[in-house]
Amino acid sequence: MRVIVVPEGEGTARARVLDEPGAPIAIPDVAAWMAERQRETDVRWIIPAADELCPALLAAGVRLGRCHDLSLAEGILLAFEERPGRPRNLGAAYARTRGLPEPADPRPLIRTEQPALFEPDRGTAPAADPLDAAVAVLADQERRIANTAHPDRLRLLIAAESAGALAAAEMTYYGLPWRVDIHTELLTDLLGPRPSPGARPAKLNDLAERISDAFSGRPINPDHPPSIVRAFAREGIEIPSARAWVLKEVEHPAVEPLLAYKELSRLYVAHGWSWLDSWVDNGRFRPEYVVGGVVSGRWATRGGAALQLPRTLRTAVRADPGWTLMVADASQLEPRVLGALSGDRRFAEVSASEDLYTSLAADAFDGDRGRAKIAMLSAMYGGTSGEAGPLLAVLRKRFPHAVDYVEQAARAGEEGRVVRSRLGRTSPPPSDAWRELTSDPDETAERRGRQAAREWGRFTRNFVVQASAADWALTMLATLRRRLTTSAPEAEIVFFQHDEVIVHCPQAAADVVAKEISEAADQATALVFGDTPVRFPLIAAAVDCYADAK
DNA sequence: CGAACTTGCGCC
DNA sequence: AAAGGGCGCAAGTTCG
Repeated sequence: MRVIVVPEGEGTARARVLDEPGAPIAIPDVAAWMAERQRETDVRWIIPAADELCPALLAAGVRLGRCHDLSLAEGILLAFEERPGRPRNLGAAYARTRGLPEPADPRPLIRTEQPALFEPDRGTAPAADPLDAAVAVLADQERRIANTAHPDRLRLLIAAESAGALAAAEMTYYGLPWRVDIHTELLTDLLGPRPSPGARPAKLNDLAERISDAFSGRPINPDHPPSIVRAFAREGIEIPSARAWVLKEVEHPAVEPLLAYKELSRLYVAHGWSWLDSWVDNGRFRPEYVVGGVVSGRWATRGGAALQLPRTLRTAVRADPGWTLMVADASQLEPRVLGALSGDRRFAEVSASEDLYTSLAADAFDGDRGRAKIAMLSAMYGGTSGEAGPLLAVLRKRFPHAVDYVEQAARAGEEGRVVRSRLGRTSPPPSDAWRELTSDPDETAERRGRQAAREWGRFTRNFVVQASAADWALTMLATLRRRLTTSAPEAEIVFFQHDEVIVHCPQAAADVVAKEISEAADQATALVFGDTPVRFPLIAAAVDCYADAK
């Protein structure tokens, strides 16, 4: 049964059961009503935006089973149709780094707090009634999906994206178990006691002093890269920047304390005491996930840098007493995705192995795993430097279909065309500024134009792999979430990072959860790629501490 | 004075 | 050993 619900504020809403005539239902208490309704029957909820509705439902103890998120669906469809209104992240970042004008703001889709719901670009008059408008938007989306070459794939993508939004809200609600005492102890060990506001930790002060001493006692601000470059220049050492990997190549007494300073300062600034104050409460880290926040379908986060947790801090992530953390990581997801996308049979054979790079090396690189990996990454990222060229040639000779797949995607980007993931997630078209740049016949501009074309080609080359990997991971997450609600209802999905998921569950449920994780991976593979011979191992480790996984 | 930009580094 | 793709965040500096 499909039920469309439009919240109206203060916990009230109006709803309509689709395919059933009758007046709209006035709901005084959304959470109670939805909970009761889905206890009675398997409902697919049609809602304007899960991220706005779910927090209140969760606070009332209600988890939705399935939904169609109209806003997320609209974002996917607009991108598919090459119309404006998508998330703007990549386009904006690309433009910023190249001094190009940024794309226009995303248009409002369906915002319940706005009285006038409307469909951008559609020419239809805004419906006076939000519930009628939502019904019309849904019908319109279904029509647009049906008109595509693979409606089943887009339906799966939208279902997975919507389920992802439910899971994301739940992850924020549950939080990732976080031991403040362990984190604090780590900080004190590495940085010294917490400094008073405005002051720098003792260990950082010591290092700053050692850096200055190494430059003849002249004070250096280690947080200011240009002054570091100048200080080395005074010693007769020319470096292009003060980046860590550049410094590693330099022989000078200041290098060791500088590298140590960078590392510790990063910890202090990004994940120090103030991070703990802001983001951890009651032993839980609660980041806000932004589903659909990355054009490739990966998630982003708002605040807390949840997807960039340094490995050293994983030691602070501990299961509650009597509970366990099931940590599952899809190993080498992206090369496997390329294998499945391209249908390269020989590559599929290589993917049968648990360590894909080792078997790839055995097959084509004289057992040299390192070179096999570089070749693979160069194919997926468009690497050009150093060994990449010859290694890619080896890969191409042995796996022509796999390499051809990414090279066609690169060509599409260079020519300004969009590319799509397996399920239909679509890359943004290049900006008008890009088109101008790449079509400028002027001699001097031509070089820049070619460079811009190559850069966009690298983006689309990577997009087909990264976005299809996100298709798989999201489908796996959605599948896992559904499975756990029946087989291990106490289990909580508490973390999801591109190709990795963490479930926090009672120890007694660990075996069931492990089995569901592995089956969710198989099911996702079948849903997304059909009967591909490529294997996608997703193995869960039951640990007490996140740092002990892998 | 704040906004915008640059630099650098954490994760996948 | 570094470099190719995608992000978020914070510090320092410059711009308006």
